[in-house]
Amino acid sequence: MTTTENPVHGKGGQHITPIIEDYLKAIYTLEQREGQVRTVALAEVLNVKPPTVTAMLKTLANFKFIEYEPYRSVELTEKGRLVALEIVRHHRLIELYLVEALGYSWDEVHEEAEVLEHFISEKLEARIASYLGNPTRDPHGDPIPNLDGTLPDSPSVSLADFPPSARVLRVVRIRDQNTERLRYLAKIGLMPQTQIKIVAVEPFDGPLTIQIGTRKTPLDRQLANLILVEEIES
Amino acid sequence: MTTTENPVHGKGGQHITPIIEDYLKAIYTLEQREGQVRTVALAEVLNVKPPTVTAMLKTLANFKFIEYEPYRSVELTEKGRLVALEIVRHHRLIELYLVEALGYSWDEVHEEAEVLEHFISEKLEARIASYLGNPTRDPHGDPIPNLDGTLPDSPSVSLADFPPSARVLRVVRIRDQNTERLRYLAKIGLMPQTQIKIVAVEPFDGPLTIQIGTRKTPLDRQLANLILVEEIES
DNA sequence: CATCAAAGTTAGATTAGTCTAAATCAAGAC
DNA sequence: GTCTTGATTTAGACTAATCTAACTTTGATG
Repeated sequence: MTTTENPVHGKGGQHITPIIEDYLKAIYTLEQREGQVRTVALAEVLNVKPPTVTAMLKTLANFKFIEYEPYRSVELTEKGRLVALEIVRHHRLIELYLVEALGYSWDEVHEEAEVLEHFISEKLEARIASYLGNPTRDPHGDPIPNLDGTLPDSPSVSLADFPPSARVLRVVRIRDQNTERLRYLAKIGLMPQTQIKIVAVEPFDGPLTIQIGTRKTPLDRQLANLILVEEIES
Repeated sequence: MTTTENPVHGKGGQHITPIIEDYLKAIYTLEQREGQVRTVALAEVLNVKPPTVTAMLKTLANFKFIEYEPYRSVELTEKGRLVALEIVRHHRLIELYLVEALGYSWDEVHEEAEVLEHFISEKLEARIASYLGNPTRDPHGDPIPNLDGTLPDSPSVSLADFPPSARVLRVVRIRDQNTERLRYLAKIGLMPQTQIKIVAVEPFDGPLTIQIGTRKTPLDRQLANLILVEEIES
């Protein structure tokens, strides 16, 4: 065996595993949510210990999926971002498909998609997207990345940031994957596309009161933060 | 670290991996097809070297999935058979689902199912089965194992074993996963449920001539061997 | 600007699954 | 009955992903 490097893959990385995909997705998500990617944060998200993350960061850097300066920073390269977005696309397409074609409720889809996202072929991805009419949103209102790695634009004003007014708001997205909370929201009728009004806002970051249809409901401020809305054009 | 064994899993086996599932499925298939399971045969089917098989056989024996006598024999236990059949069930349900719900053709489904069979949840399996009306056959006519590990009965007379006669035969199953040959069979219109007659049989294991609808086609004897038929009751 | 706690990395070990090379066994041929 | 050949197993090494324990770096605090 000579020491000649494989010209295609370069040293280190042989092929992309589901675990590598998980790391890239987690890095992508943290970049979006926190603006930075820290080792402990990654370790928590991925349910591993920090040294495991460090080891994998080196692998990812060898693949040229990230730029990595030890003790300093982690940043996805274009190449890494594309892989992450492909997995996110799979995830969200699968979630929507399970709801539309197989009668899943929106609180059931996350776990299933979390696994299958790594294993559907390009062909199955295409058939699912086509069956769904090339959608841009999953059941939680999360944008589905396009094939080329671009994202459909996505309003991002939190319900918690609106002052009460007579204006009607449309729920566009719910940034939560927790089964219990999603079930609760479905029960009170608060889902993407639902139209609501803000009736009152308690001071000192207290709960909101919102109106869904004709019914008024109090809504925890933390939860309101995860609900993205837009004003309805008239 | 004490040497106390885990009372649940026993020594050796921690949890069932997709690779373990592949070995069990391969052992099951060889038991059916050849009556015995040989190390080299397993190695060929699974695309690994014989020593790798030997190593895994020990693991499977620790799990109590097989009875294993070195140099002698390999046999699935009831426990191992149930796991194998569950994976076969997944495989065949997925194949049928891809055809029925997503417009796959029967020569495209095998590869996709080969991967996904390891990753669908019980819930998804149930939804798919229910969507399909709890079917007993996949697109190739292969029987879909029941949840309890029993198999729907399945006629097993090969087309090659019938003498020519005026009798009408129904194709029930095609024991082949090869894309090219399946495409060919679909092109000449020979699929499960197709009704045919045997017009002639060349001697010395020569080709058959069969009639599909009004058209007569020659059919290679090897291929005829893989096609299972039953006589139509009148 | 020296200190120190938290964050991050290094070192070294473990497990699952794989390999090659070498040894051993089984079963038919003589 | 012995031999030989092909099948099988053993021995030992490798890779990916993980861990714990120990060390290093960073950056905020006084």
